[in-house]
Amino acid sequence: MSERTHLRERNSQRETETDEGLTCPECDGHVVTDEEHGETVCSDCGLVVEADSVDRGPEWRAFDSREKDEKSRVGAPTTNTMHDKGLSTNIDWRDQDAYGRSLSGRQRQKMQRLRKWNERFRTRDSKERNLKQALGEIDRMASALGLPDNVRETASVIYRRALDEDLLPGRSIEGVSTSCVYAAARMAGVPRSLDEISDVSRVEKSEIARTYRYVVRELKLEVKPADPEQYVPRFASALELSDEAEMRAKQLLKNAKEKGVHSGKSPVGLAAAAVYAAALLTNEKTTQAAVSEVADISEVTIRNRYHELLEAEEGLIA
DNA sequence: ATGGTTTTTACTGCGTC
DNA sequence: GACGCGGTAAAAACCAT
Repeated sequence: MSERTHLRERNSQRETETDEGLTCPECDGHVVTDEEHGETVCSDCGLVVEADSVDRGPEWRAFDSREKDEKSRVGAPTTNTMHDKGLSTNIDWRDQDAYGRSLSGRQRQKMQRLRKWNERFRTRDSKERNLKQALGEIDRMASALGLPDNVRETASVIYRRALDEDLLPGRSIEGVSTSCVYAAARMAGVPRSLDEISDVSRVEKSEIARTYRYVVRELKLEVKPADPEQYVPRFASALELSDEAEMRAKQLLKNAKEKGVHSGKSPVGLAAAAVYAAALLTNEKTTQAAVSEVADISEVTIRNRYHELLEAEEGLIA
């Protein structure tokens, strides 16, 4: 609950772009665009004037209106969520034919076999359906986070394994698929922070964390603690810093690692601090506020970390 | 549950443009 | 005066026990 408001507040910091000329139909207040969510929102009364101008899901296109009508979405993920539509076969348990006469022994045996197989197919179907929905979610989140295809692959594989090992009961599809994305991103060396993940997921951060731990443990996934360096390129490019600064930031982190300055500190914070420090060292224009924005880390933390980083560096020179 | 550690929030003061 | 930066205290979140 408090988490939610906290996120809201943080997001509202981004709502700075005023749309010229537009006024709110409700209260005539300023209308403002929230880039992050593609929403156009009134700054006074909070009315969402235009929601989701950007579709973060996979991009399906309808090339003409007929096509739009019959399949506004195409391809495996969504079509298959409609897989069975409740039309699966049911076989009555009574050993009777349609007229209520009882069956011969031979017939009865046949019906037993049919029931068994029908049941098997049906449970398989429900797993399939589950899987399809999850894969759709994984895809959606992955594209919202700008994750490459191989990450989606890994996430799907992890999910499949989770499903096979019956890890799902008691957990939401959403939660587990989110965790898979989180894990996959980390394993692929392009980690996203829990905050970023939970921004695109319908699930609470705490639940994602819990489910993630569970999945990792049960599946014995090898996922090392996130390396701060892996965040650097993303932050650097978001801030439009030079390659030189990026290199510098990585160096900073390397020393820090050798000096063991960083144990117990959040990797994202370290990365953000390194990026900021590097920008300073290469005389490039950035502010702590900007870094804290892209990294989703408070300015205070950046300050603390980057002092430590610079100290470690001094020690190295001396 | 608890205690220790880290991060965040909120606020203040300082220098500069 | 707004902005960027630095520091601090207290609250909150996190983690291991």
